[in-house]
Amino acid sequence: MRSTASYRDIQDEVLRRILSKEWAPGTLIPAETDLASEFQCARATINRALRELAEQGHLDRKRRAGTRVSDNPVRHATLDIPLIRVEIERLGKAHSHMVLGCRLDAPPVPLIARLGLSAETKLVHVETLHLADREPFVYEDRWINPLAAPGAEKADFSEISANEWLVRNVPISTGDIAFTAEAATKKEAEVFDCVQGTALFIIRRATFICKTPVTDVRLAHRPGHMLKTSI
Amino acid sequence: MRSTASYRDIQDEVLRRILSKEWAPGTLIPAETDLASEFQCARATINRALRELAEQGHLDRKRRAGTRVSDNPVRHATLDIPLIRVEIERLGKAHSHMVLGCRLDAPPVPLIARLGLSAETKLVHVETLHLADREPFVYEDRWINPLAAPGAEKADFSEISANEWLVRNVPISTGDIAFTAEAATKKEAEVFDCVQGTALFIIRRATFICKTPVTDVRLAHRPGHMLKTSI
DNA sequence: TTCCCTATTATGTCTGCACATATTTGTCAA
DNA sequence: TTGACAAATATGTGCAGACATAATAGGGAA
Repeated sequence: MRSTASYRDIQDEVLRRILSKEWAPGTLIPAETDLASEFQCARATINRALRELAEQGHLDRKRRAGTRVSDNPVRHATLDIPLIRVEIERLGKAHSHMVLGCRLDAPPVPLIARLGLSAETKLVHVETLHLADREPFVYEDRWINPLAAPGAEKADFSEISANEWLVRNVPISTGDIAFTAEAATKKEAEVFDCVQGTALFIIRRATFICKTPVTDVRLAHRPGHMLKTSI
Repeated sequence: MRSTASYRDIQDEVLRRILSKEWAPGTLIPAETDLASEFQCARATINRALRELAEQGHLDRKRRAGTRVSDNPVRHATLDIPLIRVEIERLGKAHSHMVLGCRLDAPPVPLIARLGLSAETKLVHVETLHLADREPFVYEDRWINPLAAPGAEKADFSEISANEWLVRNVPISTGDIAFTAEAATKKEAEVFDCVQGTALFIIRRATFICKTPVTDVRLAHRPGHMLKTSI
């Protein structure tokens, strides 16, 4: 039995007041010291509770100006971006993969622009099909910069997929991710055994070490695939 | 000039050791008390640094067992889910919307199942087209449970969009989000002035208060739309 | 050997205090 | 009226110490 409130209790109570509009959007809420005396706890406890609620987007905090209830409660969804192998295994299926192509090549112009490469740089172009229980799951079209990922030219991506090789061998600092829908190309239609033009869920990711481009990948998922999360 | 290290400095240094493989994946790292004496700071400071790195997925922490470097560095991407109006305004465009349909109706069977409704419950069915600078942007197909969102039957969604009305009037506790690609239906093809079957980026969201379903929405984005974030 | 209990230990949380820092607000001078 | 400067103030961060809690490791009993 606790006599004092924990930071979680305080979060719950503050959230209740926000949701019940007792503290309306835009309202200035009491200062940490006041809440500390209300809840009979240390200011540090209040601070942790409010700090986390601010990270979650429920509150806006500014020094000296105080803490306000968010006007536009921006919802944050956090997505796990696991290895493709792990993603498939989580579905309870067996993962395998096959390399459909792997060679050093000049990247297409849009990619040069997106990664900020010089025109002559050649990249390793790997195309991999990931299978879940022998069914095509994701078609991975990847370009790797051998200058940022030494060993990529000689790596055997049929043993370990390019996806996994990179995670294990290259520390990644930043990256951009984009989600979209695109029509299946001729190649993708063959791979997934669907008609050309079928709507496919696409994830495109570019990753960098500092500002040096490491890899750019386009993941075309099998028709009907859904990426799920909860808030 | 600081004589002692701040929790951010410690995070940077720990992250450096992880990325440089000085502390390899799976390795047990020194205990908080040891790190505190190494960095000449209080244990609370180390605790905060490591706790946040664990939240970001770089470390796995367990009481008594200690702190390990994550084996599978699961990347977490956080997506902002703003109001559609705010999303459009962020693009520097003017938002407007038009209600294409709004009436009390029996939901389709898959929806009944997904929300866990009884068979007779009728929901408010609102279809809204959101425009960015007068161009169709998102087609919103929404079902609202009037029992959980009182006032939804009488609300005028042409003044304030259903999306915004719900955020302002109903506190939401939990929800599921799914991203996928689907072929444009006949109606969507008309709205977006594209051929039927065009690949559209779809967001589907179901939200609940405790376990009571509040609303289910399907957002069909204009052809070519990308949802972007960074890690 | 196997099972159960207990001691140990690393992390989790809280307290009370102190000082740092960003902003606002008020005051005074030009 | 306007601008610059100083005081006030709410949050941000840090410290040392304490107790709570979960999980492991070790030892003893069946």
